[in-house]
Amino acid sequence: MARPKRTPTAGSRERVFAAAAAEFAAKGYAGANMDRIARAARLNKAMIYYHFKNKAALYRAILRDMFGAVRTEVAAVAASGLEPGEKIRRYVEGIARAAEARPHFPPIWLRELAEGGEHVDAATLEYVRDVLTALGGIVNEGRRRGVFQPVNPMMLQAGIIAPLMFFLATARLRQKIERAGPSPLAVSRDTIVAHIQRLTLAQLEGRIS
Amino acid sequence: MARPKRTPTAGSRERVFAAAAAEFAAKGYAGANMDRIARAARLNKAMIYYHFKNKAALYRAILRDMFGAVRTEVAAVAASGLEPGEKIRRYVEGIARAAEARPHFPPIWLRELAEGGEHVDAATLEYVRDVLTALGGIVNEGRRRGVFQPVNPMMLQAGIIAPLMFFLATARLRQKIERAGPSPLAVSRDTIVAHIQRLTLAQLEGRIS
DNA sequence: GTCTATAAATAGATAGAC
DNA sequence: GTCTATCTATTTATAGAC
Repeated sequence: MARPKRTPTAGSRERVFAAAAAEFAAKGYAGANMDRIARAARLNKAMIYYHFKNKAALYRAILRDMFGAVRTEVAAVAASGLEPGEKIRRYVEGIARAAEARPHFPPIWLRELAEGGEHVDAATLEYVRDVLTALGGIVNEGRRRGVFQPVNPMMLQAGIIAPLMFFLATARLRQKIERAGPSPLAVSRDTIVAHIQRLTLAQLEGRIS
Repeated sequence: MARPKRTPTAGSRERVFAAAAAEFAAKGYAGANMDRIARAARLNKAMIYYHFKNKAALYRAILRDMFGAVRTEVAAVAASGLEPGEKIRRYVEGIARAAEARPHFPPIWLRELAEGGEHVDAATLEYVRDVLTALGGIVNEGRRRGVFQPVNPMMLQAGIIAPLMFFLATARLRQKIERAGPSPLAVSRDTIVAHIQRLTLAQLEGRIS
């Protein structure tokens, strides 16, 4: 990430990055194989180590790109002059957009949750906290204006990203379940985002308990 | 997992099972190491292969135990004579209980979601479908009685397990984030379960959109 | 049932030519 | 920048003794 495109390099760094993201998403950190990454990038292992110090550094670069993108989306929403309810809607939409621009995003995030952020370095952790802080700011703004109830930002965030990652990551699995027997459960991307937006606002507007 | 306890075996199979569950939870399928599993079980690798055909079979046994437990909990709820709203509450509670009885459950489930059920065999898939079918049955019962709105069971299920696994799996990570800076976000187990119960019922009772 | 020893394959990482 | 060749460590799995 961040570097002039197609100069002498002919984009080999970008190819490594993309191939690695797909590999880490499919196999997890420990299960990812440097040789497979090289082949998928139409290069060889040595080229990976030319661009990245080692496996861990390569993975960290991918994590940083993911959470950096989320932070960027969210920061734009927080800085906008929109009313709090609309900010919440765009907050959800922004996370969905950052995730959809990166097919590896939902699987990697789910795996990272599973291992308690094992590979999350300080810089990435900062991004994560910024996102949570921005959400907290929107909630506080809504409270001051009397349109939101007090809600724990962590609960809210869990209610947003958990179902979102679930849906985006399981498109394939859901098809597998459907094929195995009768359970018509296809749900479109827009339906999901709209649903999560409504669910989040219902909490903030005190329509839940 | 099904088998007479402490006969000649002195529970070595159970020790392998437990150690493997912890290892798969921490490292994922590909990252799990048979030698580490053996050491954690205070045995050697050969004993793993005495009890289980290979790594894949060992993992499958753990998956089956997990989803079998969920199915058992859920089936009891569905068969009870309780009113639909209470069934939904106990459905959520039952899944939480099955997960809490197995510390490896949330991480493994999240990872399995991440890779689209790569290691889910036909028998386990059957359990998963049974759980979803049971939920659909409760929803239909509520609709017939006029207390529930029509809701896609997959959406409902996602809204339950995704946040639940998120919270149960990230207790450690959330602490890490808190330590790194100010964001008071500790949430208790009961708060989470109650929250998810209310959220689910709010959807079914049409209080969302 | 439980162990040691080891086969056979695969992994991450680097040296050095071009 | 890109490659081949290779070192070294690790890993799944099995053979065979007790």
